[in-house]
Amino acid sequence: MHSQRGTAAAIGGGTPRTGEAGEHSSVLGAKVVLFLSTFINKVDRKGRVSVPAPFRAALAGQVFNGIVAFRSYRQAAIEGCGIDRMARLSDSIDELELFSEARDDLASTIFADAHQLPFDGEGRVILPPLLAEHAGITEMAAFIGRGATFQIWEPAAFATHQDEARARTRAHGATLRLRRPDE
Amino acid sequence: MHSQRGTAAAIGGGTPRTGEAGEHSSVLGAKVVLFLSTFINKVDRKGRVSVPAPFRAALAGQVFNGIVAFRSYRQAAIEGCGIDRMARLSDSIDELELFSEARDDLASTIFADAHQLPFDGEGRVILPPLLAEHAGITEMAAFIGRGATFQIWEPAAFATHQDEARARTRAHGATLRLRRPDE
DNA sequence: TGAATATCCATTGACGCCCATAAAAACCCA
DNA sequence: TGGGTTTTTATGGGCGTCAATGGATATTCA
Repeated sequence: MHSQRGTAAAIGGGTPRTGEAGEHSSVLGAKVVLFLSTFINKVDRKGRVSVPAPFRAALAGQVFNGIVAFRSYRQAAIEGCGIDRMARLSDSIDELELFSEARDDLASTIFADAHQLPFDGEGRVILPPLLAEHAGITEMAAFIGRGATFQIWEPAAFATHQDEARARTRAHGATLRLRRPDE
Repeated sequence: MHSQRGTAAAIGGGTPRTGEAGEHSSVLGAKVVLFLSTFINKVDRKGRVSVPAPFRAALAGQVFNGIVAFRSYRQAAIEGCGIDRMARLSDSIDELELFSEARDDLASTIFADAHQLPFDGEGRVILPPLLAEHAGITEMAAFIGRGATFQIWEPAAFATHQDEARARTRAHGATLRLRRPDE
């Protein structure tokens, strides 16, 4: 059984139609990557999981054909993104004070722990045991869109987390100033 | 039976007639999207609903040909908008402290729950069961224009809600300062 | 040579795409 | 201005395609 299909599509995927309207490109020419929605897929006995097609589409065209995954240090979840974002992260960390403790910690927490998981012919990846265990994933994996990145959770665990997050957000009223388009 | 037609038109739709009055465009060339009026359409047995033509027109030209929908936090309704708005949201959230709790909550509340619903050839979308249930939608769906966004309600539920909202507004007279065009 | 990894093939059900219809709105022309 | 014509929209339904999944086979490395 499939979770859902085509329910969501990601921006920037598909054929590289350069110059087309909407392909906001940064100075670096990076496409806008948007991970949305939740997809629950099965983990087979070999440890393989299908990455949702829309997510794959969002990642299409990046130098590395696959995803980058590392343990979330705040939650029982796996952080996921494309290789391009890792490059940006690297730049951001580069701006921290050289040899500072924070920089050091971030570097070892994120980069040392990051796994490059290549797609197989069907768009699946193999979840490294270390990551799967950290997230408590055994049977099913929930891919959670988070805008520029995504997470992978054990479905039930995420449901709980989402409820709590919803409650918190509603409580202290989501304060987020929406950026003006041209700003 | 059709609800109404052409009762309201949305700005920014149709052919890209650049420079025309009303199409305030930002630096990035984003068109102003305006959803107006109310349309009640039928949900067929496949779960498909026609998105009102004026709404489709307002969304024309965005990177993703369809709508983005997620559960409203406060009401038994579905929030809807175009993908461009979500991209802006993503940018806004990206500006929050990486790995902060607030950022985290927003991401799991908004993006995880957002569904990208692509138009079929006739301008219909499939309402995911989760969303339809949240709004109590079965037979009919009411599309409610809210300016930059729109909502989808179960028609009867919306009628009730609208009455209450009107009453509240009349009670403590809503005040709103109009933004200057150039501000 | 054995085990782990990667490539390939098969299945199935959901979803995207296509065509058909009716009615309403927009359009046109006398 | 009024009636007839064209266009658009909402809605139904059928069918082909692709994504998710399972398993078999080839390949690589220790």
